[in-house]
Amino acid sequence: MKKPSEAELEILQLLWTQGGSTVREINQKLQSLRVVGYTTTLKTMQIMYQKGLVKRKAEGRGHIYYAIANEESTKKGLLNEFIKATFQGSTSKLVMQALGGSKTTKEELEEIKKLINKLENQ
Amino acid sequence: MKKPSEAELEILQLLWTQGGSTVREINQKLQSLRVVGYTTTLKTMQIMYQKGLVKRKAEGRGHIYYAIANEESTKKGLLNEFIKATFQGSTSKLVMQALGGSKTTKEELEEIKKLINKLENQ
DNA sequence: AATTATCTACGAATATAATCGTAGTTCGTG
DNA sequence: CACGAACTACGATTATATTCGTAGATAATT
Repeated sequence: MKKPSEAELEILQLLWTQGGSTVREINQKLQSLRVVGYTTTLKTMQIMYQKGLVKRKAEGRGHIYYAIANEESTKKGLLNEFIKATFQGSTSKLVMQALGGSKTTKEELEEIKKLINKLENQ
Repeated sequence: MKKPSEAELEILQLLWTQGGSTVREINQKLQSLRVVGYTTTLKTMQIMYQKGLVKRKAEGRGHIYYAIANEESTKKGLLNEFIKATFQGSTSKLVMQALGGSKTTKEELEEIKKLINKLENQ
């Protein structure tokens, strides 16, 4: 599975949370964040179709698009690449950097600690 | 400060750990990982110079190059961008994903837990 | 002094991403 | 049926990244 570009990832995020969507629906969601033409979004989604990042189903005049890869495995892949390129492959370096100097809430920290305890008792 | 590309980041990592280096030294380190021509490395470092990512000092025939931005702040910037694009800005989502399904050692987990405790008692 | 090695500078080629205009098709409405 | 709206397909443009060849200058070697 090919790695999505930034614009493609943005669209994938919408498809993951919204489910199957038309180009118009995706374009409207993007429009609420920034200026982007309809044909730009269309073209990007067509390229994603070529790459095998999305599938689509004919529906009336147009198509409904669906993400193919699931959210978790895609993000895991992106994260691993990022860790390799930026933190020499060290997950703990990444985590230390992410937690230090960030505005993580107490609740989130608790949740992470729970996860660590679970991992340690395995 | 402009964001470094992947190839540029690879060179920055070498400059951070090795300190001031010539193009030839950097190219040799890169050569040990993959095939890359001398002029490719030179051109990349010249572009980094134009972008203000590195400074250089004339030395004999050539130059010695130095990273300008420090390692921590550069990585912090890259990490924040990544979290924004991939985890909707949620640091804890990133950390949960990084820790779950990774081969982090017990020692690393302990270290992270210590950091969390420190953050919570602030 | 001539040759070889080591640098820099410059430009060109290639690839990928991102953006959008135009043309053509299909469908619903007056 | 004719018109306009909503789609798709296609191609062009622009920007950035990556790679490397060539030319020219300078230093070291024979």
